[in-house]
Amino acid sequence: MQFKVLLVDDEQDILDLLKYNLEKEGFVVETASNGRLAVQAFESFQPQLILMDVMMPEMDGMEACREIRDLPQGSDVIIAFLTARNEDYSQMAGFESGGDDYIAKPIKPRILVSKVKAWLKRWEQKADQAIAEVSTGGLVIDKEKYLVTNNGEVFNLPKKEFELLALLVSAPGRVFTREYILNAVWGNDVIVGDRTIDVHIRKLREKLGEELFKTIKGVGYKFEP
Amino acid sequence: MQFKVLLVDDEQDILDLLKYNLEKEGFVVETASNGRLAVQAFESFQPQLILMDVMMPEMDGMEACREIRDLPQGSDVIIAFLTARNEDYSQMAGFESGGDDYIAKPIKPRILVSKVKAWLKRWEQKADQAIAEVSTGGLVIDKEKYLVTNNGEVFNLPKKEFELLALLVSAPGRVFTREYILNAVWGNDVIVGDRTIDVHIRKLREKLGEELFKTIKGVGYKFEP
DNA sequence: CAATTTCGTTAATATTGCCTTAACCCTGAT
DNA sequence: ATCAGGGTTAAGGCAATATTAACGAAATTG
Repeated sequence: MQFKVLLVDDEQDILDLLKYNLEKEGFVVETASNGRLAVQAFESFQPQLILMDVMMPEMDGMEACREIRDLPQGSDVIIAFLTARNEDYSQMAGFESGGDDYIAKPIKPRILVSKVKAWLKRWEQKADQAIAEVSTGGLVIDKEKYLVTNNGEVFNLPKKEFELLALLVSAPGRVFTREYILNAVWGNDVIVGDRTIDVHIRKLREKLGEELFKTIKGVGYKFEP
Repeated sequence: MQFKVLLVDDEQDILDLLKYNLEKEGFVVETASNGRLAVQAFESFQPQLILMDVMMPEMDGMEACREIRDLPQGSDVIIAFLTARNEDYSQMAGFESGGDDYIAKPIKPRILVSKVKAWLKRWEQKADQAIAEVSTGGLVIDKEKYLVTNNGEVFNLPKKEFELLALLVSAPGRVFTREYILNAVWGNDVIVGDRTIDVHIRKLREKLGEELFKTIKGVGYKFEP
């Protein structure tokens, strides 16, 4: 798969530098010099990742981010901001405008490349990340806040329990095999016994309700509201 | 939220043109034809943004700007001037009278709309910051003076502690991973050990209260009032 | 510009609490 | 009844985090 990166900055030097380094790594790169052009370029180029300066003439990065997010295809792309270090966080950490991450200037090519790779890896696993909040029948899972709310009651689940829950809830009614769960939550290289899953299921049932998690003997588990 | 824009110009054609374009974008628009009327309209209409010609009969833009700024509700509104291009900026740049920005004539609708959006975004941020001080339950962060007030007690936090605090508080309840915190506060090229974050968290907890900063083992930290 | 204080980081050690497992129990199917 | 698959419990290991102290660097002071 070829990954497409859109660079947006008003300084041609920076565009050249970043483009050179990313193309050397095999990425497909296009550039834009302001927010308005970025929105246009996004529509035609359809990149997986946008790397954008915050401060630009014509239309700044945050505004461009918002506009792109409003487009029908704009919810999947990863948008990262270039920022001067130590900038005002409440302003720059533009979560509100839909930014995913940022990278601090001055940018070192090596670090840039490794970050871009990380971002694109994340894009590949979008299924997990895309939905920050899932809610099914009184149960709300907020991946950002790491909180689970069940009929108003708030739970602070440990990591593995949380991930297991998130997996099961991601497709209510669907049965997940033990093997699948191990791959998804623990990873294919970690070896743990079968009882481990049981124990985690037990804790979820204890905290959120016995009836929510059904066992399909010989197959696996499923979540049902 | 509905944004209100007050247009002030002595030419009816221009008012009509701008009004049409802004209303098309969903803004609520009122108009005034001179500075005196503008001040009156401001008091009753309470817009977030005033777009005003500098040269007008009866009372010019700069004078109107000054009067509005002197009103009790006049400090929050954003005031932008319409100016003829090639005008003497040092003279016109009515920043001294409290103007925030300007836009050059002739005005292209597209540019106008994007500028207005940018201004209103800025206004939102101002509002956010004001709310942030209140909503964090007794915790006030003054980014200019690097001061933090917690339930009346004033702290003078060192830079790194302050920045870490500002980051966490920028999104109460949100979990920030260690990696993210390092990027945001230290920059991606600085290499510091993980324990460094712990130590800073500890100092914040010591000074502001143990319970405000929650640890999510294996994930990161979050601030919760 | 030395003296002094404050800051940022690390090293070393302690502590926490999550994860896993082992051992044993339960249930239904053959 | 036996067995297979799953359930339950508690305890220990261990990785992640907390804590403290100490040191060099930076800022502040006289």
